[in-house]
This record gives sequence, C-alpha cells and structure tokens, in this order.
Amino acid sequence: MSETLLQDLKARGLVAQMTSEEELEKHLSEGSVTLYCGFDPTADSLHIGSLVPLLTLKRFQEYGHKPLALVGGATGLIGDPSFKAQERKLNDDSTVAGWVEKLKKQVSAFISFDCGDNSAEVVNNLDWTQNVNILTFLRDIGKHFSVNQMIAKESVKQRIDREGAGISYTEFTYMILQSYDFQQLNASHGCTLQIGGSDQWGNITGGTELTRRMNGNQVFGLTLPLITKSDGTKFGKTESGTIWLDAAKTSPYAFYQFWLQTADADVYRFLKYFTFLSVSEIEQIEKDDAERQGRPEAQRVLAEETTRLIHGEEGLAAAKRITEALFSGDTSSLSEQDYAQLAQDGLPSSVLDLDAVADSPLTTILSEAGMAPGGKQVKDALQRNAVIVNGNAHGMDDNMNATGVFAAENALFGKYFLVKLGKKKHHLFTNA
RNA sequence: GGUGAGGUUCCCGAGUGGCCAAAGGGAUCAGACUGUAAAUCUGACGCGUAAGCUUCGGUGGUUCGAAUCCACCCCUCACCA
Repeated sequence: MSETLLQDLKARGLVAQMTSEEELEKHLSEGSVTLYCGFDPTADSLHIGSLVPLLTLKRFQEYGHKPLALVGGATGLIGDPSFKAQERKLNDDSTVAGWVEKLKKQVSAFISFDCGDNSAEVVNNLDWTQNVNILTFLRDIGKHFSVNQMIAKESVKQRIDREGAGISYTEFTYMILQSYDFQQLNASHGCTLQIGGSDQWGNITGGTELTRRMNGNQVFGLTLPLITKSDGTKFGKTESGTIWLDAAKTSPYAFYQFWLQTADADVYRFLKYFTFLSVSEIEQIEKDDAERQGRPEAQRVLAEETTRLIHGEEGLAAAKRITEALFSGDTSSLSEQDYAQLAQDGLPSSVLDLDAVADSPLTTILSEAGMAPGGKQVKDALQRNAVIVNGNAHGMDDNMNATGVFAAENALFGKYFLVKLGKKKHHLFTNA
C-alpha cells in the first residue's frame, strides 16, 4: 500500500482530532504499534454506533498494527459523563458483568486473533482496577489530575455550567479511570495509541498525559467523527429502535434494510466510513450513479458490504433472499421451501392459531405479532387499504373478519399468509 | 443541614379548578408523489374495532369536579454551609 494509514483515514473523513499529527505519522511508520479502543457495556449488545471504532481497529490491524479491544468492566460500572446531558442510573454489577461477556464475543468477531505478532487481544479494565486501594488511587493517580483542568473539559462543561444540570463525583471520576486504562495498557502491553469517538477526546488526552507523567512515555490519541445524517435525525435508530450488531436483536435482514434505506445525501460518506472499499472505488460508484439516472447503486453496495462484515456471507445471502422476495412484487415465484426459508432467514414471523383469534380484530392480531406498536397504527393502515394479505388488500371492513382473511383456502401452500403493512413491513404467519 | 427551582403523555415543552387525553415542536407510523431516497402535502400518534377505560413523581385530602388547591412522602437540580 503506497498510501499511509493516516492518509487513508483522512481521505475517508475518519479523523476528527489527533494528538500531534506529524509525530503520530512518524510513530506509525516506524513499525507495528499497539493501540486500543474501549467499549463500555451499557447494554447486552453493541449497536452500530460502535461500528466505526470497531472497523477502525480492523483498519489498523490491516496495516500491521496490533489492536486491543478493551471492554469496560470497570468503567461500565461508573458511566461516562462525556456530553451526556444528565447523570445516569447505575447498573448493578452482575448485569454489567453479563454484558461484558457478550461484548467480548462481539468485538472479537471483527479483528483477527490469529495473524502472528499483531494478533488482537481483548482486555477488561476491571482486571486492573478492581483491586486498586482507594488511598493508592488518590495518592498515585489522583495526584496527577488537576480539577481545574478537568472541569474545563468541554465534555463535562454543560454539566457544570448549565442551570439545572449537575455531575456526581462518581461520573466525574470516569475520566481518571479511563486515563488509568491507557497508562496501564502502556505499561503492560506497550500500547501507545488510543482511538475512540470524538466525544472521547477529553478522556483520551487525560490518558496521554497520565501516561507521560507516570510512565514517562509519549503516547497518542486519535478520535473518529460523530456519524451524522444530513436530515439531522440521529444515526442508528429506526422505527423499530436501535440497530444492534447482535443477529438475535437485529436480524441480518433488518440490518440490510437499514443500510439500503440510507439517504442519498449520506450514502457516499457512509461507504467511506463503513466499508473497506477504497476511496477511489467509492468515488467511481458516485460518478456512475450520477451519470445513470434513477436509482443509485450506492445503497445496495453499502448494504451488502456492511451486512457481510457483520453477519457474514450467509447472513447477507439470507437478507438478500428475503429482500428479493418481498420487494420484487412477485411473491408468486416463491416455492413452499422458500417460505419456510424466509422465516429462518429472519423475516419476522409467527404462528397463527385461527381458532384462538377468530374473534379478535385484525388490529389486535397484527399489533400483537409485532407489525405495529399499537392497534391504532394498524387501524390507520386498514383505513387506507394498506394491509395486504397474500396479495389481497384489506380495509376496515375486514377488521372483524379474521376468519375470512386468514381462511385456510386462502393460505399459500395450505399454511402461509404473507402480510404486508404499508410498503415496508412484512410478516409471515404460519397456520397452526 | 439551610435556601431556592423543579418532577406533564417517546423527547423537548405549554398548561395553575371545569371547554384537558392535555397546546406547540421534534421523533415515529400510514397515505399521495417517488427510487424500499430526499423534499412536500395529508392523516395518525395513552389503551381500545367500538362503547368506553386509564394518565400528568407517590399517597392521602378539599371539591359536584383536580395535571391544576392542601398535607405528607419520594426524587432531581442550583446556591449556601
């Protein structure tokens, strides 16, 4: 590769801030660097908000550097106050410990543990913090921090300056804990670089300073940009909630659909952030899309690349199979086996016991199946004839007619009902 | 410990005795238009097919009637000590 890693990252727009660019560039060129990025357990799975840092670790590894994925068994117990408007509730330690185990597995999927000298490692900061004595902490670590500097950090400013906000000592200490992580990893693993989201800048620089003071070593920090959408809404959320990396929480199909629905204004930027396609390849795609009128290819490429990264070839194949079937408009081409496969591939599905629900209105049946959060929305769709069962549109008239709608003679292959609510929500009912 | 400000439906935020299931904005959902896009327009947005039912930190109370008044409690925040 003629281009350096930093040049590539910058071309992708993946660098928000870094400590002394020239020195970091030089440091990275001098051989394999050990770097780390922390992931705090705040839920039982990572979501796509963590994707950029994870992929960046992988990018570093591809350039021969050694990534450490740090799972915040300790910091997760405290809660990062950075740019958070208010104090957060503490999670109890057994919960956090359970999440730590899940996150370990997830982060492991991205980086290689079997590539020689720069094989990745997963570390847990609970290992080096849980037995630190409070007096040791205050005298050996705390002494290096100036409260004046800490309160001046942009990341906690709004909590300190703003009326109606506040910050507990617990959360205020978070920065010290994270700084300590960097110092410890520098001592134990020779780690010299920390990466993280741009909200982590304050915590990262805290770590570089602590390492310099305690270990006498110069270490570096680099932050990644916050992913924004052109329409100003929050990235990574949809009507059905957060997009998780765990296939059990967000199916490969739903994941694929999420990316497919990326706005034009964002898609080329996202290709640079979330795929390993080279910048020039991405520019070519953009050019081709511009020349060809109509639907751009970029969304499809983005969805394929990301789904493959997270869920593998199989997950991608499943996602595409469902997408083909549902959006081609031609479900008649599907065989009986195809229907059985759809449910397995992650198309939302459920078993319908017509005897049990014969008296229920469709609003109840469909909302309980998870097609809509409440009956009201099903009702709204019914009033607009936007509920399609095996190709037949239904309106309010059929609301109390579950028996007729789901009559055995209408079932495909004697047992399948493919229900479509609106343009994008599909659900497969199987006759009991 | 003292003083002050607060806790409203997913979020922000109006509402200070009946006209309040509760303004407005955001987010979200559906329809039209489209490219499973954006923008725009329309409708929905506590629960319920409906009749109706349950909400405004909690518990009691005043009242024909309370998100609104009173008492106590819980929680958050700010300032002071």
